[in-house]
Amino acid sequence: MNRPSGRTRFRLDEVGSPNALIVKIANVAALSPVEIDLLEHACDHPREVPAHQDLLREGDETGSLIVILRGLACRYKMLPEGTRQITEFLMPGDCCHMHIIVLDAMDDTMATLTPCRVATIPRARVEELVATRPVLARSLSWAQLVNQDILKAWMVNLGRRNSVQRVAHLMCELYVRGNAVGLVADKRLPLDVSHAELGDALGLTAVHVCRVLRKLRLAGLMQLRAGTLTMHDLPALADVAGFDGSYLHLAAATEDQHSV
Amino acid sequence: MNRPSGRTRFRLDEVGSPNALIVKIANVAALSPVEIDLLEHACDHPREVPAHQDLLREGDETGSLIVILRGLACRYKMLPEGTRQITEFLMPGDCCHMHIIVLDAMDDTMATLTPCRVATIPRARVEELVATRPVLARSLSWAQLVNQDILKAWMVNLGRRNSVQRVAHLMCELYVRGNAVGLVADKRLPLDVSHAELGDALGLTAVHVCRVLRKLRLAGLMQLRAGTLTMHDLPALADVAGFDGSYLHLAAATEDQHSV
DNA sequence: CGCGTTTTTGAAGCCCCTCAAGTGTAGTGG
DNA sequence: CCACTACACTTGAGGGGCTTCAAAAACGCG
Repeated sequence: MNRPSGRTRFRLDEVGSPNALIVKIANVAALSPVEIDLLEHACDHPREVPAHQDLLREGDETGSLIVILRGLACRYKMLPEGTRQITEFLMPGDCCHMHIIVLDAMDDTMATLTPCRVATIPRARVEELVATRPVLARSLSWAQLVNQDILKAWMVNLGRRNSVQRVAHLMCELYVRGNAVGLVADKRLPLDVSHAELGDALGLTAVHVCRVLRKLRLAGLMQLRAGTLTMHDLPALADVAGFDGSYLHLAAATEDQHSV
Repeated sequence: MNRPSGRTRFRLDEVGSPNALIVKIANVAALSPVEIDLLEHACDHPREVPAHQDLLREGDETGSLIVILRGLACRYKMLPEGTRQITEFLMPGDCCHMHIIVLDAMDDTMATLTPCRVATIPRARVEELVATRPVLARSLSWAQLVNQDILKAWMVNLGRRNSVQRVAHLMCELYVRGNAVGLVADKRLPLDVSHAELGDALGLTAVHVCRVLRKLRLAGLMQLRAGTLTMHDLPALADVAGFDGSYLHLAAATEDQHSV
């Protein structure tokens, strides 16, 4: 009811320039050609970043807005004991939130997991866009709140589900999110993430993640191998996980794409 | 560096009308008398709500902004199995976030834990305030992002800390937050919350929470009894928990108050 | 005082962790 | 092309932390 309406439903492969940020925003808001152009140019001069590289460190003074255009990134916090907790996975179109604009210091670290194409939008430019383009301001705010709902879903996962449900839930989420930005083809999602990284996101050890993945594989629900997630039976997996994707606030239109 | 500067540092008992929302915002932004007056009147006609009552349910269409003026509230999500996860504790001055304005449906349920005084600000009024008063817009945005950092701290708690550290960390957080809104006196914070509720927040059972609390009590660090938390040794407890309160983004000024 | 709820304590069990060794698999240099 | 290395994945055995089940004690409230 409240979502900026009149979505254009771009796909990554349908837009002239495949800018994931535009795809994501266009899926929920009606962007004018002018606004698309503005975003396009704001993401000019992207850079390629190798895997496992910090993009923004905890405690850094906040500055520009960082957008993932290709690849997989994350946010994490380290503990004194040396363990870490991944708090967020970032896919193409996702960006570090508006901490950048409002708060004075980063609370966690942002890093690549795979090689990434990354755009940096200077703070002044973001503030200008937000001030002059209400649709963009609202869209960024929207993205921010969706993110918050994802955090809460992860909390439920960590606090109240066992290991099998946890892994299943995360796989469902990543698959649906990937699908929404056009990354899924033939029930396969590129997902080059190690067991240790999954463990750090799920509050489990790499060893146990491995055992759980085997269980899910043997059950014929899904398979994670060689950097790709193959989703054999999404409904069944969602059932195992207790997954209800409404917290992702995706247009319904994006959900029926997964049927090949 | 980025925080709206020139804070006035109100305390609950120093302001003519003890409005926790104003206290909280005034601690981080320079409010003009006009803006204080606007907030004051926006919170007109608060209502008293009994304990354990839902204020806003998951799936509800979003509407007005709800502010806690007195008492303790929370947000939680239920799972199909009947278990629940508390994702947030709300103290005086805290409010349900801007979901209200931007998203179309609530993602979780907001409920009282103790009897509360609650103000409701109509959506139109919030939008008006945000549009005409940049300081207020920025302050709400700020509150929102601080909230997000708290969520992440909880995720770390759930994912990577054992039961003792978890309980200790939550107690540290609540104590420091309570102190920041002037709820702490003589090292004591009113905290009328059951073991079951703590368990639902920490991903533990009530039984185990009880055991952990005993440990912390016998260690002489803190005591939770009869609805009040007595903090005997905050530095030691913070050390046990690995607690670093910077994620709360409180003015440093609020932190030295606890040394009564 | 009596009742319902919460807290407390005990005993047994399971889930996930830890430690450890073995098996790929990709990249490097001979 | 094949060692060699580094790293991630896999599988097994044993242990510990938290849960579950159960019942008694304490508390709060009419």
